[in-house]
Amino acid sequence: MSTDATYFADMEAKIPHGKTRTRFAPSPTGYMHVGNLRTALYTWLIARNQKGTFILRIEDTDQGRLVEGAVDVIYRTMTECGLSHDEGPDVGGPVAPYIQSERRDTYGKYAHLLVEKGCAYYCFCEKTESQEDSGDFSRGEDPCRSLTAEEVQAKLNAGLPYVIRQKIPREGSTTFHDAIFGDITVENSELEDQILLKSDGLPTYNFANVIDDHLMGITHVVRGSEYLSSAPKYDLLYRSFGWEIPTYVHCSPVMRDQHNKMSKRYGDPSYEDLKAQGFLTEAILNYVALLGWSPRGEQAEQEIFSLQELAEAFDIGGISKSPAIFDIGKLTHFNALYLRAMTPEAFHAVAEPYIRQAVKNPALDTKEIAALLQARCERLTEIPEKIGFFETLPAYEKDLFTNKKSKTNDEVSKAMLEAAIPALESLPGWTQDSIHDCLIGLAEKLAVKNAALMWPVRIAAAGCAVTPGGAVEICRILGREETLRRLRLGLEKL
RNA sequence: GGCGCCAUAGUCAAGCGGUCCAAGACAUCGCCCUUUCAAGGCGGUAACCUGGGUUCAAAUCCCAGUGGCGUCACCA
Repeated sequence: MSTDATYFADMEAKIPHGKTRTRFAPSPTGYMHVGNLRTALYTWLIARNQKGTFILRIEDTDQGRLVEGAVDVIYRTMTECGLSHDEGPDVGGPVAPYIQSERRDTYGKYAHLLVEKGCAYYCFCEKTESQEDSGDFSRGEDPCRSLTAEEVQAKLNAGLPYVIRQKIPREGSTTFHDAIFGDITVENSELEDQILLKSDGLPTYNFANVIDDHLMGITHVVRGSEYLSSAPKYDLLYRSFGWEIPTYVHCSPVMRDQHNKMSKRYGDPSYEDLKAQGFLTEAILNYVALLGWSPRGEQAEQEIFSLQELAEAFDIGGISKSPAIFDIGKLTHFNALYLRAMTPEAFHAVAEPYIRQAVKNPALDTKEIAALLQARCERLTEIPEKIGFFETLPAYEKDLFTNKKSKTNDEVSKAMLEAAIPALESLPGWTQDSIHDCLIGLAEKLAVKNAALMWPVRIAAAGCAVTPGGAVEICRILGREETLRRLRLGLEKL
């Protein structure tokens, strides 16, 4: 026992004190869903806001659920999002290791310490169905709860498998405090003697979390509200050890609709899915931050926040209690805003691969196409379909030439194209201004509205009703030769 | 079902007893501008779950009902 006493003393001695310390503690199941991302973000934000330390811890105590490569997904997502951690499996730190499967001995020692303190007990029962159904089994009715030390020793000597259960007081109630929900009181009789150490010697999440959060000096425990009903048991555990209780921050879930949480099962997008759908990381983070949190005071109206601005503005008091439904439409709007706010160079850089998906002809300048796209694109993935016409003229019906607002029909369009073709043929230069002046001048000469001329030209040049940019831009980018070829083809239809 | 939590427009939400016949944003609808669609500008429709209290005064506090969510694993 004396060696254990020094062990515990050593562990306690390592715990950093004073600064805010938060941790994101995912289990490696291979999927960073939006709710997870938001929890990670809020956790990071609390640490950064208070100039504290952000820790990444991997919770892999369930041997059956490990997913190959899942940890990499977590690292990659965190890095891409700029949610840098100060301590973690890959960077180490004063309270290493940061992977729970590597801390196995620690949990065992603390579980046995709790047994010594009389706050936990060995349980040799094999759960039967009737016991499960009765519900009494683990609520103070477990026969193993009252085994004598001798009986326990005998069973241990016999090599019987066991778990260690928390011994919940039978009487009274437990009140814990949550930063979002306030004080919550639960009757102890409602709490079960939960398993702390499984028969494989590994801790349950509920136990490992408390041990690690304490040993790592975590000041703010941020997690999903599904843990709210377990929180009183955590409090009891902290008290049994005589440890200081951290600030709980239980966040309500991100929902796919009124009834269901976002989940992989229903095909709801993960962070990586959203990226693949053409959303920018910054827009995703900004939107997700506001899904369940809103700024206070003079920033109450602000919606666009950089990660840095979020870190400065974030406060726990602004986190909302009720679940929030994920609205891809609003995310799309945020994405459009971010896309437009980029410099033309930056936009071109992200858009180019999408442009090249549809436009392979090297004569077509991706910079010019990107410039047209920037103000009329909400998601990068919609780019190819918007600009396919630059590469090949789509097959189109001649009724596209009819537009009531522009006052065009077949006859008018025919006349317009007949006039435009020679004018463009003889145009000295081929620039935005020269084409513009040429066509506007022509409309004036023909005494028609600009639209009456522009509409047929654009339709013939693009072959589709909706285009990024107007007739002039399209002609310019296509080049004179291709433009004229297309206008003649259009004329043939009429 | 027990226990716990939550409840402002279709959605995200401000509101912490009077300044609320309730802000802002997305979506939606209409108008303007325009070389089409879009973008941009302007404007409209749309909410305090219900019922009781407390109070001079309630979206805001209390209680009940209803609804929703969570939880009741050797999963996290």
